[in-house]
Formats: sequence, C-alpha cells, structure tokens
Amino acid sequence: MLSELIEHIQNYIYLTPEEIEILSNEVSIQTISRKAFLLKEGEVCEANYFVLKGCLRLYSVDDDLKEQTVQFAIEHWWISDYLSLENSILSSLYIQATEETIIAVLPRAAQDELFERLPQLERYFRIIYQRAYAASIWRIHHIFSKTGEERYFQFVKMFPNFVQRIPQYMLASFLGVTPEFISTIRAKK
Amino acid sequence: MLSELIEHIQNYIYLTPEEIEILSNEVSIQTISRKAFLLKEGEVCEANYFVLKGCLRLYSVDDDLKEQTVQFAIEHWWISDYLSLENSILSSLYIQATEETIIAVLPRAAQDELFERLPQLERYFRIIYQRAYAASIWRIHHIFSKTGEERYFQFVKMFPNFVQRIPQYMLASFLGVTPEFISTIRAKK
DNA sequence: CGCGACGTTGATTTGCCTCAACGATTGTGG
DNA sequence: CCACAATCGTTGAGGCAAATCAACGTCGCG
Repeated sequence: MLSELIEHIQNYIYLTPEEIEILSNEVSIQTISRKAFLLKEGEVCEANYFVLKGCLRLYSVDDDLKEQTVQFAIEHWWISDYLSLENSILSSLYIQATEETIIAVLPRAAQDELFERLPQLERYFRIIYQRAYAASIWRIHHIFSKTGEERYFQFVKMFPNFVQRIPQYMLASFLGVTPEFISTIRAKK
Repeated sequence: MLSELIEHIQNYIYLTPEEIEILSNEVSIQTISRKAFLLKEGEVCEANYFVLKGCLRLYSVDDDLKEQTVQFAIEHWWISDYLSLENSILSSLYIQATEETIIAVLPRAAQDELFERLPQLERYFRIIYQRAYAASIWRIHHIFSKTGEERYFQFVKMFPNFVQRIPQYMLASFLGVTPEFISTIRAKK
C-alpha cells in the first residue's frame, strides 16, 4: 500500500532507493474504521494524512450542533488541519472516516525531519499545496457565483461515482445547503 | 524595493549573496496604476505577482456583469491565477490594481528556472502555499457558518485599516453580499 | 460646472432554511 | 430470523435573510 504513496510522489520528483527507504521509515500505514476520528475539536492536529483507500472528511460542528463539511479527501489526497498542524494550536475541526479507510500517516516531527533529509520533498508538497490552493480559490468563486441548485448538479457531474459513496446530508453540508433542499431539487428534476 | 521581497524570503530560507543576485536578475519591479490590469479573462496568466506596496484584486465577471472578488493581495502577499499559470490554460479571471501598486513580477519561465537553480525556493513557496491553502479553507468554513452581517463585522475587525482603502462595493463582492446590504447593516448599527 | 462613480434607502421578491411529520432502509440484539 | 430502533431521505407549510429593483443623495474629478 505504501508503494502507492511512493509512486504518487515520484510523479513529481525523483527519489533514489535509499531515499525511498528513509521516507518509508517515517510513514506508517493505518486502517481506520467507518466513523472513527483522526482529529477532534480541542486537540492539536499531529499529522498530515494521505488517503490510500477510502475517504476522510474534515468538518466543524457549530453551536447548534450542525455539521459543516469543509473538505473531503479521497484516494491520493492529503488532508489535515494545517492551521493546527503547523502552529501547534488547538483545532476547531474534526477529521473522520466516512467509510473504512487506509491512510499513510506523516507525523509533524517526521515531516520536519524529512524536509531536512530529503529536500526534494519540499518540491512535491509545494506542488500539492499550490494545487490545493488553486482548487479552493476556484471553490470560493463557485460558492459565490452559483446557486445551491447549480452547485449540487455541478458536483454530481464532476464526481458521479463519489456521490454514491457518501450520504446526502454530508454532501449537503459540503455544498452549504440543507439535506431537505437537495431532496427538493432532486424531486423536481 | 526588491530588498523587501528578498527579506521576506529570508524569513523562511537562507540565501547567499550570489543566490540573491541570481534571484534579483529574474524578478522585475513594476508600478501599476489604479484600475490597470495584470490579467484579463481569456488570457493565460504569465506570472506570479508579489505586492510591495498597494493592493491587487483577483475577480471574475459573470454573465450579467456582476463582479465577484475572489481574493485581495496587499503588501507582502503573492497573487496569481494559479490554475492558469501552472497549466497554461485560459483564465476566466481578472487581476487589477485597486490603487497605485508596486509589484515584483516572477514570470513562469523564470520561476521554473529559479526552482532549478535555487532549490531552497521550493521550501519558501511550499510554506507560502500551505498557509494560503489553510487560510482559504478557513474562509470556506467562515462563509458557510456565518451570516453576511457576521462576515462583514469580522472583516472590519480583522482589517480595520484595509477597509478604508477599498470601495464598499468591492468589499461586498468579496464577502458575497450586495453593496446595498452592507449599507443597511452599517445604518442600523 | 456637470457628469459619472459610489453610496443610501425603502418596497418587493425569492432562494433557501426551519420545523414537523412521515416513509424507507439498515443493522443489531434478543 | 425477526423486531424494533436508529439512521437517512422525503414532503410540505411557513418564515426569514438577503437579493433585486428603483430612486435619490453626494462627492470628486475632468
């Protein structure tokens, strides 16, 4: 399973066998069962997670117990609360598996050490974060310029398979609408 | 002026005098007058811009000519359409100066070359993009979990000086509300 | 000065939420 | 293997936050 992460990295940078060895020693593989947590509100996020199989979601819970899904991570995506991870501050978010999920775990200390020993990794993550940033800018633009209905149909069009994998209320909270509203627009189509 | 960018980079990585020289040769300083454009819809974004003084905004114009401000960049912020810059695809966005602005320009080809010659720069940009990504995730969360009124007061509280520098309709389009709505909530306070 | 850009105010409309009640499906313990 | 609860989705009535539209005020600048 770890080889999938190595392959992903090698799409962007070259690593010698020794370097792969170093990397492999710092990363651990874990299996997370459905609804298990990697992070809860009030904790400090301790690692960066790479999804090998399954799906994680990053979400918040507000005062009246409503959940707000900020991000999903499926196969070959990194996810973490970077605000908490980088500044060692308490997180206000949750990271939870939406299905049984296999992940590669890169703890903060290991990441710091790896950046020292394998400086090419900086390039890999530079590219990863640049894309993630570009995608989130696109998403902000999308949120403001489209209605809830348009966002729903756009999402279904972009990720037809993924839609099957998550309950509708999670998709609703990702799109910033209510489950009832999705129900309504699906009915009238 | 360029020294400000060098200093900013040296907050994160070390550069020798020779490396600073190499960097300086690839970056040019430009002064952009108010309302001038660095990028228009339908063009390919050719550079990454660092604001030394002044302010740039990244925005879209939708079918009925409404403007949607996706991002502001003030002193010591990088801005670009990264989707267009990295993939050489046509942009659907505009980058415009909201006031007379001095920028450092890092063209795409120069950036690629610099990453080869000064690999430490990968680290600098890795950190920049990681923070930018974390900030935009926070913003998405904020958009969905707060009302327009709360977002307005939060923004004024976080950037009291910046609010003075931009017209209200631009702030409105950044917050995802109408200028009329901001008018109303200011009146009743 | 006069015009265009920006901001204000109020009337009306609307997209989506809230709340509540009711199926359908899943899964778990007896 | 069934009973029953919990979870998830649906439907509809009513309400509200914010948009739209229109008219008017004000300021700065060519």
